[in-house]
Amino acid sequence: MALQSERSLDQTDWKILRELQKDARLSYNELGRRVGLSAPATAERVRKLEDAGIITSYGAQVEVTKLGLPLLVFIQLRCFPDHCLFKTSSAEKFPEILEMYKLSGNYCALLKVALSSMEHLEAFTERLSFYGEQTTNVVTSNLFSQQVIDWEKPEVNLRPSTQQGWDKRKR
Amino acid sequence: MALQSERSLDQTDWKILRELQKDARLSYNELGRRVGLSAPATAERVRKLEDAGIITSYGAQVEVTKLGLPLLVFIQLRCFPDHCLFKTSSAEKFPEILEMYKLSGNYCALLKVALSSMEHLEAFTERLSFYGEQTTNVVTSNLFSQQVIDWEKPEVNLRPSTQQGWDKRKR
DNA sequence: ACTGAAATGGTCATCAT
DNA sequence: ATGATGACCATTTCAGT
Repeated sequence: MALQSERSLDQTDWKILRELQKDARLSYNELGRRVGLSAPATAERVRKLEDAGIITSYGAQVEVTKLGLPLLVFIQLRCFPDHCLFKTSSAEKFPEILEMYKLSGNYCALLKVALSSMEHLEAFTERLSFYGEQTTNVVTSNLFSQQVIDWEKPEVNLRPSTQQGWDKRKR
Repeated sequence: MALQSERSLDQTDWKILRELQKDARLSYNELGRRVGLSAPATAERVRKLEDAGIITSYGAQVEVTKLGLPLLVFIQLRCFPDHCLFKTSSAEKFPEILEMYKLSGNYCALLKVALSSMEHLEAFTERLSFYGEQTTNVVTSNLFSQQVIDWEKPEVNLRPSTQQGWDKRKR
């Protein structure tokens, strides 16, 4: 029933998305109060957003620094043709890798990696050297992360092909 | 309540962290069932993890592609000394920027940016050119993201030189 | 989408280890 | 210091409107 397939989101949907991105553990009661809906109606909206694949999951954000991983690095990887990290699907063997992207350009992959120490970094890059050439950059400060997606003109953004740019954001 | 319990995380804490990273909306009842604790005890553990700053927030994960932002790019920025993006604190004016890191190496910053179209990318890089020289790479596929922090051998990975216990503070 | 009732979950005081 | 239990209150869910 959520499949009014290409219905675009209304203001209430966007409010729900904003609130749930900021606090996924809100009760439907409180969430409904904030968006101006009753709890059952709110729950139904959220269920539709989940079914539509717009909300994919709810996750606790953890501070890796406090879990003994004070070092965050980005590694650009140019894979060797015969040992590509993707094709061997060995990424699972590296729990240090938080995110992995395939990129256009000179390097075939970008890795975001959390590490416990310089020794750990050394051991990790050594292990990774089997797969390709690396360029490593250490994060010296994290200016911000996981900004909430919350646009002012969703109806524009939902139809990228037919629009002029969109430069404004809510509030 | 213990102010000085400088203890590190036990297996139950790790189970809680794993479950909450996978589903932040679990009830304490269900979470407690999974980790083998009563609901109040589970709630107390979670509260301590929050107070210790280990769990920083709970967020709904949204699929930016379905919100009209099919283009994900990384931009390396070498700021002009006089117009550094950090010092002018103009990053707020760019809702397209999802994450921003200060990096060691040739480039002073790495931006992760979500965009609605090629035209949008063009307009964005044009606006950003005021701040510094850019190198842009488009993400062609996202191999994985936000891997759950859940080490097989926490006793190894959890001991950097400075293990941080929990500092508790009252709510 | 709202209301109201039944089921479930959260919180607190208390007790036990 | 931490966990369990039970009472009480809040929230979720489902019916009917």
